[in-house]
Amino acid sequence: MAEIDTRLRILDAAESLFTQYGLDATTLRQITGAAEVNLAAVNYHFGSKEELIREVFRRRLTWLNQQRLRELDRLETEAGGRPLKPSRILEVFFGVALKMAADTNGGGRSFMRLLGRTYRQPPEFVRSFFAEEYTAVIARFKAALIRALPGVPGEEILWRFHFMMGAMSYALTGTDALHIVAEDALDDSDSDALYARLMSFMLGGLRAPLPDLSGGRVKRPRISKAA
Amino acid sequence: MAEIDTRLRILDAAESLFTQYGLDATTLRQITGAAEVNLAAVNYHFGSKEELIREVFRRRLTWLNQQRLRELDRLETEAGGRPLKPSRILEVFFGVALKMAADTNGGGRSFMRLLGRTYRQPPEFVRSFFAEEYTAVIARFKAALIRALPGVPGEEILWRFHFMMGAMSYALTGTDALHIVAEDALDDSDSDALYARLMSFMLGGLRAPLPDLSGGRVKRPRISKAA
DNA sequence: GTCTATATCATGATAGAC
DNA sequence: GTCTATCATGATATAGAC
Repeated sequence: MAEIDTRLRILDAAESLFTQYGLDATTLRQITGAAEVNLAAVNYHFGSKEELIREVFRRRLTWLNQQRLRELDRLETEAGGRPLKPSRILEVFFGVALKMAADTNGGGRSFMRLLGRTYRQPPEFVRSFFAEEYTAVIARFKAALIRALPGVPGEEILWRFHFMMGAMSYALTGTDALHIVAEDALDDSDSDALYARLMSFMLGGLRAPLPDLSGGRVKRPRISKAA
Repeated sequence: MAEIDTRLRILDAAESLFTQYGLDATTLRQITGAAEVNLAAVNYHFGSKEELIREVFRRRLTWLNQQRLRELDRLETEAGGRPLKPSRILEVFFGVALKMAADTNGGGRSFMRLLGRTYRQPPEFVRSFFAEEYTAVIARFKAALIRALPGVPGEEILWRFHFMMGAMSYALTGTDALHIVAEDALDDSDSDALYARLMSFMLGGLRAPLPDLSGGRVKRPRISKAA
């Protein structure tokens, strides 16, 4: 039954199970069981569970971020030296992710759920790996946004980028949270509509008036002390 | 050493450890060790680890949502029958959370981190409990927002609420993700500034032009097939 | 490369003395 | 209510035959 694609079978099964049950809760027995592969094969091919996990992320994340850079390159080349529109920049960064998430067959949807879940709180042994994968990309998109929005300080752009990541994360992979908010009132299966909704929300946030950061009193609701 | 506050010591230690290591990864031995309490005390006072977890959430979450409803009641009473401003509504819902998150001493900060982390993907045995805690609150705030934004359909409001939860989640408890985006360029310790930034971003998103959901082609980047 | 069998360890839970 | 001691379970990892 097993050939050299054992390695691939393990990666696919692991990706799917990690998405369903989480990194910790998924056992090597589950993985090898689903992959119809022997338990010992994981340690033979990957050395350890941790290295398997890193490899699950590596094979897709590297590709994802390469696409982002490639698309941004193309846009900037087309534009000559002129700044891009903010909407185009967001469309590249988040559109690539949404597109992967819309791929129900190839496992892209599953992977994006896993990524969204892990990106936020990577276990120690993936954190540095994530940082390597992302820093170049973030830097490029930050620079493009700064040029696109001359009125907005770089610091503010990074914050808004962070908030947008949160919004995207909930949009793409927050199905459980969505059901708490919306019971069954919302349908997250139409990825085109979701993309449109998310884009207009993000653009609105990205171009919002700058916050008043004057040291003075910030408007906040007064909360009574009652227990 | 031990009295009847054993129960409290366990809850506090559990909250803190769950925040640091996650629900699964935290063991009862860690908890009872930190609480300086006997291992068997957890099962005596709570019956099981799962029940302990629910209790950790219950004691703070109930209070949090009660505050939200109370503040909203107050605003609506003050306004007579007139619709509230969207900004005031957001200030209540998110302001209460931010305020709790800013409480470094009483453990509020730790709890909000835990909540943000768990809300998104609750284990089965907390999901229904979360739903109970949230449905009434969401319904009230949704209604208020619908009245405040007559041009925006209820469905769109729920989506934007969902996106806002994502943004807040990253703002309040996404420190790890923030460092991936920003290396060390951003400081998330100034909670007043963070609140102001988050509010203007959210308001911009909430009031953004409605997305074009016409069945036609939605603008999306073309991704090349290259592997 | 693949398999069986097993070593080693840590977990949640509990029985029963105090 | 609190403690010690222990059980049953399931985990990762690996040794060694094929």
